Formats: sequence, C-alpha cells, structure tokens
Amino acid sequence: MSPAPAHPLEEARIRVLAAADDRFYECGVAAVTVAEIRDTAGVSLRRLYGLFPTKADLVAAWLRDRHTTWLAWFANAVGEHIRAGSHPTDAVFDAVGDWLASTDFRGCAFLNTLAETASLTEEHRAIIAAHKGALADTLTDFAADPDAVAVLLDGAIVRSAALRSPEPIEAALRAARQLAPLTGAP
Amino acid sequence: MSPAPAHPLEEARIRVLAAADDRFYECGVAAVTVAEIRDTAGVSLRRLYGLFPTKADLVAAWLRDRHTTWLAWFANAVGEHIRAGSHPTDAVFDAVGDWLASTDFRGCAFLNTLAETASLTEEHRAIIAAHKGALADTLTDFAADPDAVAVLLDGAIVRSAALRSPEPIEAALRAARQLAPLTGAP
DNA sequence: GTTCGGTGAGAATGATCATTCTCACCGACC
DNA sequence: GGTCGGTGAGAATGATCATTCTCACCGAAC
Repeated sequence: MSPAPAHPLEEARIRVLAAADDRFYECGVAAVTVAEIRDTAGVSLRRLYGLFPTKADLVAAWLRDRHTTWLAWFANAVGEHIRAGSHPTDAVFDAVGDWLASTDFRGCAFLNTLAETASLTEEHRAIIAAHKGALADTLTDFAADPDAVAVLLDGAIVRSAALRSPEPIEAALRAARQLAPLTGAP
Repeated sequence: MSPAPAHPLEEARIRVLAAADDRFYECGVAAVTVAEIRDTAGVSLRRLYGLFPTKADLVAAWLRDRHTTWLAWFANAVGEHIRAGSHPTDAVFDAVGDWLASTDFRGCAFLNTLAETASLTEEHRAIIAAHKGALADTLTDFAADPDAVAVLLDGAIVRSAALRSPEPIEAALRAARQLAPLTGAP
C-alpha cells in the first residue's frame, strides 16, 4: 500500500527514527540506551551507527523528524475540528486537548529534551527554538495574536504534564476566548 | 545577623542545599554528580551521604527547599511591583519578566526536573505537581482566573527558555490584560 | 596518657553506557 | 567452486558515576 522503500538503508532509517520517537518521547533521551533503540528498531548496532554516527546525531535527526511530524499532525487536527464546526481559535485548543488526554501524553518532546541539559548540543537547541517559533507561525492563520496563543498552548501542555491532568487546557481556552478575535475570520 | 546554626550538621545541610540549588538548576539533575555537589558545598562525601542517603533524597530535599524559596521570592517580587505602582495582575508578569531576563535564567527548575524522567521518583513528581498547584493558588490574590494566569506564566517561562528570549512574557501580559479583571481589586 | 566514637580524604566497587572491534557468514561476481 | 565486500551478533573497551569502604586522625572522657 505504501510506496516501496528506495533502499534497505532507507527502510532501516525509518525504523530507527520510529523507534527513537517511541522510546525518546516516552522515557526521555538520557534514559534510553542506544541498545534499546537497536532492539526496538530491529537493526544491528553496526547499521545504526552507520546511519547515525553518534547518539547526538540520532537525537538531532529525531527532533527534526518530530518537528515535521508534529506540526503536520497539529495542522491536520485543527483542520478537522474546524470542519466539525469549531471556531478557528477554539479548534486549536480542541486539537491540543485531544493530545493532552491521550494515555501516552508525556508533555512536549522539545521542551523535555531541552530540559535534559546534560548532553544537549547547540544544534539541538536550534531545532527546539525553531520548532517553538514555527508553532507560533502556524497559529497566524487561527488567531489575531499568535504569540499569545502559543504561550497559552505551551503553558497548558507543561502544566498538564506537571499536574497530570488535562484540565489546564480549559483554563487556556477560557483565556483565549477573551482575546481579540481574528479579524476577517468566518 | 542570621540566627546561629543550631548544629554543624545543620550548617552542612544548608551548604549542601545551596550547592544543590546552584548546580542542579544550572546543569540539570542528571548532569551533576554527587562529587560535584560535595566540592561545591565543601563537605565530605561521608557527611553528604549521612545527610541525604541517596541522590534521589537530595533531589527531593532540593525540590522542597526550592518550592518554598521560589514562592517566597515570587510573592515578595510581586509585592514590590505593586508597591511601585503596578496593577496586581501586571505585577505578576513584571516579577516573572525580571526573572526571565536575568542571565542565569534556565527555565523552571520543576518542569526541567520533571522532564528528566530517567530517575524521577513518585515523590519527586508529587512535589512538582504540588508546586504547580501552589503557584495557581498564590495567584488567587492577583487574578480573577488564577488557573488561566498560571498557564500564561508557565507558558511564558518555557517559551522564553526555548526561544532564548524574554519576549514571550510580553505576549503573556498582553493576553492577561484582556482577561476579566479581579473584582474588588484596587 | 590512653581509648574511642566520629570524621575527612579519597580509594575501591559495581553498574551502566556509548562506541568500537572481532569473527563468522552470505550473496554477488569471477 | 572460490573470493570478497559488506553484514549481523554480540563481545570488548573505556568512561563515568553512585555508593561503600579503609585508614589515619582528632578531640573528649577517663
């Protein structure tokens, strides 16, 4: 059904990145060993190191991959809520609210990784900053003050992780509804 | 000026907690070794382990200590801004804005520690949740919707750390000013 | 003066990793 | 059939820790 992978190498790369996303997000970068990624991906250590010469390289590739994937998921989820009748600003919070309520929610992967200062490279920091910038950019289509909505979203995400409850998204939505509306929106 | 320490033991405990706060906040819990805490505090490993049987115990004591210290600093800083003429809600953002702009700002210690899932105990998680709950409680005096303001504050803190700019606090303040005002406040 | 509980300094222990290396194997080409 | 580049499996290497242990020392009590 899916297009055949160009190379066995490409296929291994995809499996490794999927394993990295699974393990790194659930347990944090520092807590996951390269051996665990190898086992989850079902590739040999040799191939893993051939694809990503160091663990830091793998982390960077994972962050880049998740940056793309998460924003795509987000745009799609917001679109679905809008199509289901939500006001654009509300839809943004509905989408994130769905995520917060999912059982495998573990906070924002980028903020979590940023907090693991131990082995973070400058490249990692740049990817994380770019992701948070891109989130605000995405919101330009849905809110009059995208930076303010981004603050509400990230605040709800981290407080939800800390308090272990999806409740903060409701406080965030209450606040968002009092913000100046998007001019010219339907 | 300060009351004389009851015991040399008590004095050592204070120095260890100060060292822990200095190192853990700057570098993250996982990146700081027990030996580094010993050197910074100037106590022997033996005494350190006598005071805190495991590193996890030290982390828990540090979190509890910082919980008290940070909230006291926050209440005081907000009070100063109010005395200087700020509106109560504004004062909350002024206080956090000062912190974000300081050179040693490294995000929220509690959220950072939460992200280091590796060796986090249930006790740690409980202290972190309690801290975030207490922050919202503190805001009851300064805002009509303390949970919404807490979301704005935490969002500004993490986005400021990720983007490496104190700018998000301004977006948060813009949003806060559009929130329903505190009824009965001066 | 001697003895003893407690102490500092720092070495020893035992884990846990990231990364590299070894070796036996396989399929492609001659 | 034989050779060879590349591969999987997993052992070896070298660090880095948290935690414990050793030993020599000091001041107090007798």
